[in-house]
Amino acid sequence: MKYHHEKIEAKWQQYWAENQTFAASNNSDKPKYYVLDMFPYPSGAGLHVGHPLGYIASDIVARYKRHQGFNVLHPQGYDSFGLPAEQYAIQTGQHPADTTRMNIEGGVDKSGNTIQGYRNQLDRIGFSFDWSREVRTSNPDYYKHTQWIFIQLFESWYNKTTDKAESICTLIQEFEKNGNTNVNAVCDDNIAPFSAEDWKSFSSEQQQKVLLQYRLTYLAETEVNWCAALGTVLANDEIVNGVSERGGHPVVRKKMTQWSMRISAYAERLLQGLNEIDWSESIKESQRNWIGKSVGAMVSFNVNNHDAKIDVFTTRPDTIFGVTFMTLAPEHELVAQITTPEQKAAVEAYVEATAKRSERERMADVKTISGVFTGAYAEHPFTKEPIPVWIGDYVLAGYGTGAVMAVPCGDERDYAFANFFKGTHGMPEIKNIFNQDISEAAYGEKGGFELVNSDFLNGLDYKLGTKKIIEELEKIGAGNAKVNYRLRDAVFSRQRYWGEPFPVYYVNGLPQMIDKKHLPIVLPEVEKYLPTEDGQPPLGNATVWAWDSENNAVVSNDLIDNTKVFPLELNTMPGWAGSSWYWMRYMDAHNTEEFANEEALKYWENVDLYIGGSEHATGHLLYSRFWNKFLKDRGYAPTEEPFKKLINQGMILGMSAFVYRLKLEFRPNSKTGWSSIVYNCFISNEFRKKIENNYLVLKEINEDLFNEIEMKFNQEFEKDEYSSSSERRVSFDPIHVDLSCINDITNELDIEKFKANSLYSDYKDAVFIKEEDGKYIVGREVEKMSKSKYNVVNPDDICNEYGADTLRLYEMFLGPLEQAKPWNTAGITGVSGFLKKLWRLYFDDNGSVIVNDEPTAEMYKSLHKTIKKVTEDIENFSFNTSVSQFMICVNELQQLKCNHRAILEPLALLVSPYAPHIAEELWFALGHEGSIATVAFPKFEEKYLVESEKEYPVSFNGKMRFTIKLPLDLTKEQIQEIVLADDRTIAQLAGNTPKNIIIVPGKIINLVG
RNA sequence: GCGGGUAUGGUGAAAUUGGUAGACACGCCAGACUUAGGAUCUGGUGCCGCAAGGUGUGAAGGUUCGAGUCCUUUUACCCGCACCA
Repeated sequence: MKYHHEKIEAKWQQYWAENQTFAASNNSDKPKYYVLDMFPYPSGAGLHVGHPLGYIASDIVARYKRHQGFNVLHPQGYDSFGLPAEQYAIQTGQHPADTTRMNIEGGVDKSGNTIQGYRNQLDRIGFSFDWSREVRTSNPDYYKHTQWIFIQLFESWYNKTTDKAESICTLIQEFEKNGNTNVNAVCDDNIAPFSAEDWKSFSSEQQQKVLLQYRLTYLAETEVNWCAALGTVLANDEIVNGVSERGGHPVVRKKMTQWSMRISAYAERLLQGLNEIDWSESIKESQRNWIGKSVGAMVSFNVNNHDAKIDVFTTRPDTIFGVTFMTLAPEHELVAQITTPEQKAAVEAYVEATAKRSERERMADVKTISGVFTGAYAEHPFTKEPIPVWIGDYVLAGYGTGAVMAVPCGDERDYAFANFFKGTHGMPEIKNIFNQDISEAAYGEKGGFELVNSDFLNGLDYKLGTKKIIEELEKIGAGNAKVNYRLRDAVFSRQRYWGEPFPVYYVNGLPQMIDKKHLPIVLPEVEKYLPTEDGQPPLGNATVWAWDSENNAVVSNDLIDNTKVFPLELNTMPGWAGSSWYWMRYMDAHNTEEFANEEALKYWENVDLYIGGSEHATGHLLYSRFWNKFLKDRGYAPTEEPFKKLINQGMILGMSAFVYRLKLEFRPNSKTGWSSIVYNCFISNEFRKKIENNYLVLKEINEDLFNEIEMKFNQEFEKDEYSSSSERRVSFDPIHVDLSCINDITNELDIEKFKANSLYSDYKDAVFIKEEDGKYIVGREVEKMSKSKYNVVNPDDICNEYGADTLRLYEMFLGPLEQAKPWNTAGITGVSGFLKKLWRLYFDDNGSVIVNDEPTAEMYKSLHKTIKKVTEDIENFSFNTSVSQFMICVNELQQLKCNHRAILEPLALLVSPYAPHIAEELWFALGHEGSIATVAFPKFEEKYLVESEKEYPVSFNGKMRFTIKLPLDLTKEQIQEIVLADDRTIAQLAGNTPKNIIIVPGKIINLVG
């Protein structure tokens, strides 16, 4: 009986679906285990073999845990709001909801292309997902709760005293009692103080404005990253190297009124929480970097002749007597106010020039020092000496207060700035407050010095100096200790269509939340998905997008009267809104009242194992932790951290294939540049390598072509003046070839298929120079797997040809889960052959060959070695070595001609997490009813591995010379006696007596001479 | 610049945590069965060498009876952050 993966896999996939084999129960006596994958964005391109890698790993763990007796929650869903669907909608006019649904469920799109659909592709791989809990973030019954969470954030403030988020009601109570003077909140800067009486005298509108400064999500005019090409603002984590993460479009700073999330309130808890969770050091480090905690002090400097003061944050308050000048960011709000008339022109010119430069330009050129003296002087808080105030673009408006106290003797940048402007108006001599030489460079160390020229700090070091200066600053009211974070509040508005609408309408420009009982506020229909002509977001195109506050319904814009009917918010939420809480929705996915019921949340707690890509290090993973902590504070989330253990699967890279088009390059004399003619001729890879170095080789390979080329060259040279310095060479244009046109294993190009492919219609008449064996061989290179590189391998194709179990095993076999590795279909025959061998242990040509005889000790040993290894491997997420162990075991059992039930039954169970279909079929063939999924995993028993003998390696001076088999119960003395008497030992020693003999029983024997 | 990570055959990679380096595969070589092979099976395969033997885990030192593994220095590549005060 042969192994037919297609029948077996279809059969069991159907069985699992019909029997709801993997549906998790919210009521179970078993311990819970929650394994989660980062849910995918369902793109139209479909899955390639890189996508399922993490899903296979998590599925192995999920299936293993079921065998171990856990109640396993292993859900899957879709992060289905997002930019690509909207861009596609703009291009094709199709509703994003329609294309999104098709990308998930499959079908035929408007242009007649068949879309497989994520769900169909995933189903073929045999995942044990509980699909009954599927979520889609773009479904109103899901985003209803996203809107609800937004409202909760709006109705909360962060109390630093209790160190948690609280209902805004507690803040209002405090205002009513004591005003805001005692309030210790994370809030906007520079809130005007008010008393209880003041508060009560405020109008409702004034009160709302005040509260907005405290809410955890707030509407404020802030500097945002505006991406004109995408027509939207972007969060900091959506910008990479100064351009948009999606599309690489330029981004500029712009002031806009936007919703923001006060994530900065959670900076310290987000940082501390990292110590509690089992994540990779690199991701934790990324988050630590992103949060960017620095400990130091705030210091205030009064500005001479102005009623103004400059607040600076510094990590080195101990160097305060070394302040030589101050620098403000050009955008700093005080710049215009303090600049003297004489300096006005220069300052304005500089500010304007800086504003024109994009973020990217500023980042690209960090070496150029530039700045202007404002003419103003600040006053040193202790010496009262005047300190010149400069502006310079090395100071960033977005960090700290956008101002620095420049201490050139202790800071490289201040040092460079001071030296650059040395001797110019407003730049004094550098003050040195260290007992160190600073003639060549600043002394930036925090140790190894004593403070000098520093009044009461003299003689102190960094630590004592810092402590002392903070005390003194506090005494005179000029500063205090301060912890600063790089983490900024996150912009939460997007000028896009395909996202969650805000449950918000505006009365007199002030935002009002719609009551939760009227949720969801469903995304309105629009004619087109582009911004409106007057620059409003796409929702500005909606005609039915106003809130009737009396009837609590979305109504036509015509009815807006601003007394009962008000305009609704036109922005939508960013992509991370829906993904920042979805793991909790899976716990109770069908709840229509709450995002999840309390009992379900309490039962499942949080995610035990989370697997996904490291690209979400500072986006999704940070926002999710933030929302989780917030929901915990407000009594909704069960735990402080959402994901206990995190594993980042590595990227699977593609093996791009190339054909090489010949290009003739020449220049009549060395003064001109190279000219080239593309030649419609493709050279096979091996010849290409030879020819690239010296094209004369071509003469041996194909003389006709060579002559033709020489003629072409000569023709070209005849056109110009033929000089003695003329040069000629050939090069090659590598052209990506679609993998469907090649044999992935032999790398042979199917020339007919290539010519027939519409992608390559330009090359229909091309000449192909093949290898000596008559084959055209393509070149291969490792690149990121992507549609545009034509190197995508579709898991469906692998499933068709080799089966899902083979695909699963092979993806695991490729290497350690967390490592990036290239996909090479050629290697798959190894695991494919393994499954066939495994099958043949159970069946011969006529059917089952299972016997109930007692297996031999060797068979037991092979099995238990495997039980031990596989159990350890799964616990350590080392799946590649498990597959190797399976191969070793099956090879051994084949040698032993093992067909014993007592071995083969546990073996099927061992394989089951990895290759579930074949395991089910083998289990069935062994005569069992039902699924193997929850049958107890085999237990390792030491007794089967106990050995009586050991093949000892015998080394001389650490070099292994021979092995000797000895009983394990020998004493060191007995071993020494036997080894020294051995002929081979005598030969090695050649008459010498060893100085030392190291014997580690059960391990090694080493003779030292 | 700071931080994290990686480095082992022609290739993907193992190595019980200091104890026989290269398991398991791919590829390659030889053979068997075959009209055929991108099928199946057998044997071989780090490098140099006919062999004995030598040599070998990015490089250089060190600790140790013994180092891929521990320590010091260093190089290359990948990732994150970056005029962060």
